[in-house]
Amino acid sequence: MPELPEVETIRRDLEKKILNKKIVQAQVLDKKVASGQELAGVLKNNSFVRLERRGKLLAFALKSGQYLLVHLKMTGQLVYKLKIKYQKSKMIYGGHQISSSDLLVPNKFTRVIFTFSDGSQLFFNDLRRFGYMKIVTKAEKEKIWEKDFGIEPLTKEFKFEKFKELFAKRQVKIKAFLLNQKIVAGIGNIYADEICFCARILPWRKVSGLKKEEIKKLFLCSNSVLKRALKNRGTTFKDFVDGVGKSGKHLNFLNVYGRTGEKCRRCGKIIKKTKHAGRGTHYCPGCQK
DNA sequence: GTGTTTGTTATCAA
DNA sequence: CTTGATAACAAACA
Repeated sequence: MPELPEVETIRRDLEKKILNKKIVQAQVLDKKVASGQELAGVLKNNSFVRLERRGKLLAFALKSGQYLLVHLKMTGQLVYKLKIKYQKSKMIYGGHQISSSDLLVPNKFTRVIFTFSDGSQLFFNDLRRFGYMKIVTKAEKEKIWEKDFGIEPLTKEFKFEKFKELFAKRQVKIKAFLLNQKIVAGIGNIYADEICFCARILPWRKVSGLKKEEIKKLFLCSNSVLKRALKNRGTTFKDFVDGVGKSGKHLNFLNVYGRTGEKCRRCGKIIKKTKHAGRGTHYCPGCQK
């Protein structure tokens, strides 16, 4: 599940690889995730000049002025590879992973392939086909940037004064609050649980009932949890890989997500799992209040 | 065959 | 109008 740290890891990786390279071909292998006609038409002989991100959404600025929007949703991957030599087709189509940290592409989940003039390629893989690629105008992209997303963590605009105001007259559970992209951009199920653990607050409490100090803790934890995960290049549960096909290193630093039945590292109680806001919700019954 | 996994949105209710 | 809750989507795995 790529969330802000994972998507930002990919953005930074690809920024070093694909900028200003001439795109010679855009192949769409699955109509559900993108329009072949649209992508081929706009991208051929074009190039990416800048890679932007808002929450979990990527926008690749094109030399021609438009943008390629990319959303990875749950199982999307963007993997860049230098020119591939095809030796044994069996190996390529056999499985996805060569080793625990490298990914073989193309594979059966490859939905779109971009080829650059130097022979290198960018693969868009998506097992569940929830993700998409789409061309939009600059105006459309700017409207999405402004209207579809709330404050952006890890930027100057992410200030406590601003964060605090969002809590006013809301009745939702903290979990739903943190998952709402229109409030705070980029938080998904893993980091929502981790942020609540960090703040020692139970995820199903209503935001209206929080004290100022608790809101402050949620604010500080949103920052620290996301920053630390980004530093570790994201969490790989099953599908996430960075821009060159390698796994993230943050999995073993998670405190509650995926640790049901294990001991809390802070107080020793057993981590529990329940459901809130329609999502699996992990927490420590000992030190979260 | 059933239940579970999640990012986002459509839909419905209040 | 807004807010909140829920189902639905897709595919794999236990």
